Amino acid sequence: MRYDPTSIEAKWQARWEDEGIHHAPDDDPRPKYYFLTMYPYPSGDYLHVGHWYAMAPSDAAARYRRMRGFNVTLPIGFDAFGLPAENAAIERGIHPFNWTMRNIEVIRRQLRSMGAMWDWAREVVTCDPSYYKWNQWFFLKMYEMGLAYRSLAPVDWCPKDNTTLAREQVVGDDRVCERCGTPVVKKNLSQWFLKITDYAEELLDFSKIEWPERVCLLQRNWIGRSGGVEFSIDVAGHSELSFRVFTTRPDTVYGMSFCVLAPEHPLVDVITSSDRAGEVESYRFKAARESDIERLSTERERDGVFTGAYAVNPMSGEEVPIYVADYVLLTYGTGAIMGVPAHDERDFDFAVRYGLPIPVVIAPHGWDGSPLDRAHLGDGRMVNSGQFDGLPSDEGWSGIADEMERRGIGERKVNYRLHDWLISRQRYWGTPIPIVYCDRCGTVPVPYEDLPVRLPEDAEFRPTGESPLRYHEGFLNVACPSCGRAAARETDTMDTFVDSSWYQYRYLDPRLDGAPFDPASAARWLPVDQYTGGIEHAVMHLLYTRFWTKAMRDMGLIEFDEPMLRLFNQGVILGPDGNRMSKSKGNVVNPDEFVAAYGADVLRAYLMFIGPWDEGGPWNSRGIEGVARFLRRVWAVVTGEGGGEAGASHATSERELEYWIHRTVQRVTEDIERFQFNTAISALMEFTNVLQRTSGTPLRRHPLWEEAVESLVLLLAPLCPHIAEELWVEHLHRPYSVHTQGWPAFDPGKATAEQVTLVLQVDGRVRERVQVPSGITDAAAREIALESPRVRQFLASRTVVDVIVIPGRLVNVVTR
RNA sequence: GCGGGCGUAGCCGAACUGGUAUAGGCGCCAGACUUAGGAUCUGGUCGGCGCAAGCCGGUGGGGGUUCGAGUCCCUCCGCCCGCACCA
Repeated sequence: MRYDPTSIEAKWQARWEDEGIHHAPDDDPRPKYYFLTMYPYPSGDYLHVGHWYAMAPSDAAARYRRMRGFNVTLPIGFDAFGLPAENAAIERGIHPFNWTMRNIEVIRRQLRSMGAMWDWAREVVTCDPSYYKWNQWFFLKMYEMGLAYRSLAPVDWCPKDNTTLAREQVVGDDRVCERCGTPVVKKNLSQWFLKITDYAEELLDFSKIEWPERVCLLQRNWIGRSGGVEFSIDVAGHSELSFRVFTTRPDTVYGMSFCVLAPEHPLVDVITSSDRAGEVESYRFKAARESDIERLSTERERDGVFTGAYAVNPMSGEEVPIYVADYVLLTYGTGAIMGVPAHDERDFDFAVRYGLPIPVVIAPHGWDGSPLDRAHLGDGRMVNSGQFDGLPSDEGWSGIADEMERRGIGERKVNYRLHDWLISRQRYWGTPIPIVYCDRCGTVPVPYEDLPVRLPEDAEFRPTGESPLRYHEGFLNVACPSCGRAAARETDTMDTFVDSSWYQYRYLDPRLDGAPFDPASAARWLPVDQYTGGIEHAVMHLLYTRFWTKAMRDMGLIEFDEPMLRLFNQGVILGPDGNRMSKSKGNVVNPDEFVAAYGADVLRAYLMFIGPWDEGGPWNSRGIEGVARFLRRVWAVVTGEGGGEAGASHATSERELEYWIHRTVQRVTEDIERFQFNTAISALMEFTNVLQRTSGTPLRRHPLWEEAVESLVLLLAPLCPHIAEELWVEHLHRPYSVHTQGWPAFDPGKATAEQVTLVLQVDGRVRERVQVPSGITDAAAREIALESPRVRQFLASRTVVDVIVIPGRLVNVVTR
């Protein structure tokens, strides 16, 4: 009987599902293991091989854990809200719910065809009211805690479609609307924010999680902590006017030769002198437009305009001009800076351009007092700094900070690049924000008992892309929960990253009605032991879910601080042309055709075999044939059909067969532990080749042979679950199921070959290789080397000065 | 510009802490078997010289440390990915 993947895969998938062997019960006595892989976003109507590339090895790792004796859950669900569904509705007149559920149906079938151990009982679909109700619940909790607030903020706005755009709807380097190609502008709107900045400091602490250093670094940079001093600067001639600046270099304050306000800074209107008003106004207009067109060039000239006003240096009393320039951002620090050209490159360029003085206050090492030709960022001693002269700059730093604090003009402060999380989307297909606006009571949260605030089903999708919620009378008009009078609902919905911030909690019991999750089962299952997914989520999703967990902890719902203990980022599978797969490029590879041609096991193994999991690479369908051959060979070896000829690499003794068994168990175990599936499969290929070549020898009838094929099937089980089950049950006649068996153990002693190759070198060059017993002593190895005729030949007229012995591997005889 | 990663055969890749470079697979070449096969099996496959044993060279280029470097250090080249005026 030949290996026929199609029939055996369907058969076992049906049986596994009937018997529910992939559901991990809460009350199982084994230690728990929560394996989470990022849930798919059904933005298209099927999964491509890139999804399989992420999921199949995750499944293999989860199955391996289960064979190691853990009660493993591998849940799955759908990140079902988001723009593509809404666009489909606008373009094709299909309701987003129907469009999404239709895609999910197709994807569910694909996920089943993978033969993964999905714990379907835990499935979550985020666009279901039973899910998004809890987004609203969390929002209200955060509102009560002061973590959710409303504020005026600029959003991207398409002037042609007359609507706001989400970040992902703004495309291209020139920032145009993805629908109509019109350049996007900023517009100020009242928006809801979550106060992630409250957790900025804690989010910088990665000590409780084992995440890739790269991800931690990305998050660290994204949070962008910088410590400095914020202080007040008075406007000369206006005793009542002052502004605040932030600096990380208070030690350079005596070197200030100008100040800069951001173009949007509110003080600009107040201080600009009448003769400068025209120029300042046109600069601000230009800046407003330019800041919205992405600033492409790094070589961009740093320009600005003088306001006509002067600032007083609080330390030296000196008066310096105040400029407006767009290299200062309103959104960072205080929106105003002190300009210290001698010690800041940007300020240096600006000063050179406008002929401003460049006073040196930190003397570079070996400085001769002449003007600097570029900003000096070093740590010399302070000069021209009044009482601080002569101090090393780090002492000057704290000295000046102390002095400012003592005089009450400034204080030490930490700034973050991280902004609060803007969750408002002017969209239909998302979670409605549970807020009501009442003329009399103001902003009123929807009472918990009225949740969920449901999306109306009879929404009318306009070709302009405006949210149907804004025009839906039935949704919009509501009685104020507080006073009962006519009031209006918030029509914004939540960012879909809200959904994915806590989905791993909802997986515990997606049907639970009274709470987002049961604290007892959370205590049992969480945090997630292993998370897998793409690096593209390093600073959005992975930061938000950490924030959410910390907020939940502060709500008293859980007692841990981090959502996922370990993280692995797999690489990206590109199209055959080397580009990212996309429908518009026509390079999307559908796994279904390969499942039909070769079976899921072959596709799974091939995806794991092509290279290191974290590297990805272009899809290439040529090599899949080799993996198909491998599984056919496994089939032949285990079923006893088609024995090979005795060749060069076959086990010739019991001891050798035993060695191959233990060595392979060791290699596969260690490789799967490290997610090195490609080498695990290589090891299984080698083992299979050895067994095939041994099958024509008398060892075929030795009891060890049974152990060998049994080990092969067990080691293969996590990677290729169907063929392993078929061989285990139908050909080895072992009890169902191979997937509930224990993982084979190896004996390190037996995993060592009886004979090893000892390399003999003279002066680092290989001269001879000899077979020696593996436990050979260093003294014996040394003796073998020195007595080897080949070695002696090369030692002829030389003096041996040293002999280096690497136990059981190498002897290097050093001469000269 | 700053930060991070990578560069090994015709191709994908292996080589844990410096110790046989190129395992495994694809492709290619030769052979066996076969009525046929989406086949299967065996052998070969880094380059140069040599009938051969073997010698020499070789992990993007150059230099260094070391008995010994794909691996460590310096430098240059090339590719990829983040951040991009964050005061």
